[in-house]
Amino acid sequence: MNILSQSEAAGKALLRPAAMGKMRVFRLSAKTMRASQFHVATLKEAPADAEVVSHQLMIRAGMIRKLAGGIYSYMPMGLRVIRKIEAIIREEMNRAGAVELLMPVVQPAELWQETGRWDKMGPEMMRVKDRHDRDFIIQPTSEEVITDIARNEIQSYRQLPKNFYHIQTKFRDERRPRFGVMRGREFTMKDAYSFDRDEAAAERSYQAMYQAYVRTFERMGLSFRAVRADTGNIGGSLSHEFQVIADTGEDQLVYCPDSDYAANIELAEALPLSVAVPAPAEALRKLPTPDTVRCEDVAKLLGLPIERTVKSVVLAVDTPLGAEIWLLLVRGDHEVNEIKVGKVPGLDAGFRFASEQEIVDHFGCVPGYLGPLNTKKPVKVVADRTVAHMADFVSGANEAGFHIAGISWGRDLPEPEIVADIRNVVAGDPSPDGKGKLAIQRGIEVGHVFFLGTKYSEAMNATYLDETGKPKLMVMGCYGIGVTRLVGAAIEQGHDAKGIIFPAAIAPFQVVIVPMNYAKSETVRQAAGELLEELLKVGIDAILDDRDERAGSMFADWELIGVPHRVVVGERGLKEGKLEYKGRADAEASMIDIAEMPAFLKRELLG
RNA sequence: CGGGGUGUGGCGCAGCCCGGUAGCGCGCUUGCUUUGGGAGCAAGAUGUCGAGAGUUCGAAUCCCUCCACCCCGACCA
Repeated sequence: MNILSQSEAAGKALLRPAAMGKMRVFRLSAKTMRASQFHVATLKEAPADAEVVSHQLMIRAGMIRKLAGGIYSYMPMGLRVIRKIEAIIREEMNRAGAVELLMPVVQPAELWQETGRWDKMGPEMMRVKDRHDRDFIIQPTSEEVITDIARNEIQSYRQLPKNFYHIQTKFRDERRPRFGVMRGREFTMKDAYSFDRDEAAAERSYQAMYQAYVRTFERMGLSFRAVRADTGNIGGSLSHEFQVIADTGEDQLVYCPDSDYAANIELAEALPLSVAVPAPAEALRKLPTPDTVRCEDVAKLLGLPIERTVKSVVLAVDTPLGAEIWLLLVRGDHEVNEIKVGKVPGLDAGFRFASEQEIVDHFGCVPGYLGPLNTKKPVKVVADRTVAHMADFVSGANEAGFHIAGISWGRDLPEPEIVADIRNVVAGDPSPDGKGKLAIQRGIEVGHVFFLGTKYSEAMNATYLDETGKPKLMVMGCYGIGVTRLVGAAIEQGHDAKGIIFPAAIAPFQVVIVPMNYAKSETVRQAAGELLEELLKVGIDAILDDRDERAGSMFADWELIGVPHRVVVGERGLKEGKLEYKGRADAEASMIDIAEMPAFLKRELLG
């Protein structure tokens, strides 16, 4: 038998049962909607290496199992959540006019060499060789491949705009994978890429994706915020992150309660806190501050507010002529923002923290007592805007165990060469749009939209012919959603002492039927079975717990898993024609007529 | 990549300092009882003690090398 006829025969065999009618298919699926057939694998204790709640709960609920650092198997319970998230994303992407395709996980090095990212990407990008010793990568993202597709497929302006997306496995060899699914090495991402004839059209594509993301996350029942973001390595000019609000988030979101300003702290501009520089009022004086290194402690020791101190951070820029040393000055209670520092002219080509040796060479003093006054060798000084507007401030004396107070610009040292915004904003700072004060909350980045421009189309010569027959570069955008990270984010946002509280839209099951005395009571068994069929029939995603476990352990399992609606079938209630209903977040259960239950649940799921 | 820590049954841990042939809880199996909030009793099964090399009559325990994992160190969906 040749291969063709073999697969033909197999195809027929597979087709036949389905062709026999819907009942068979229906029963088959109803069967897996029973807990004894499905895989319920809860754990009382979480593995010791699970740090954050979402990680602990996902493992305890049997949704993921670790295979290696940052690499997880998605177990049946977890996969259902992922599939539901993917379904919502697909619907909203399609609605927004994007077209799904699927690009390979393994990609040839040549494409990445074409854009220069083969060299630019660090060890985070996984590189592999095939048997012919040719270089490949495991995709961390797909700009190169999609641009290659676009330049081959799109010749005319008539084919634009176009937006391709796929939902695919990504691999990033994170320096430090952690938090389970929130920062894994292997993960699933939806990435979309738009191609337009010019900037104006590309901006419309960007807006369409932005709106699609808003709809997507709203449908998932998440509380989130879209914030302006830094464009980072991917490049481009316009960018927003979609952040799920959670105290455990890694990102800090800056927003203005009185306006619609919102930005990642990496980007949020810190306005000068005062316009005028106060006149010097104090005399310069050197004060002993033994073993007092942190600004907070110096202020306390000297009996001054911390706002009068200035913190020194020393950077080095490697040049062909050797390392150039820079001194950054921020107010004692402020933090240096490295993204902003990286935009300062002279530091924008890359910088690092200076070594202790370099510091001693230039300041004649060990870190802890550094300052702009009396440096051993000249250094380039960058003052934060706030610092530039200070007078009578305190900084290190460049002598171990001493600080200098009463320093004022112009009088004691020259005005700083460079004044720039190099600090993180803090709550209470004025909003950059002038409409109030800033507030800060934490978030988990689950989506990111970028306006790319022609960065990739230029590098890879992706052009189309316009109406006049002239070749023009396609203008691109790219748009990502972290599918697997969304599961973690949803759990960080929705959980209590008992376990996960999933929004119904992405819960592994919408309703769980928990029968009492399943094995012994024929009436319960029948009522529970009928209810399951009823619910499945009206399109409710329900599961029947037919494991005949003790009530307490079934309740505990489903509360841990986070199924939003629970129906208890017991002889007591059945005698009165009623079933017990309880929402996952409800304090009390209520009794509902049996006949009413499907309609009742439908309403609950819609509401 | 640097600093710190941990590897003992499916999960959580004790034992290691002071070498003497592996133990507890959960889970699992069987039986009886129990049955609306993670049951009780009884009987069981499950370990290359992360890997390799060494010291020793004898190594989970001491020495060396390696590996994996976790935490802390701000290039990301």
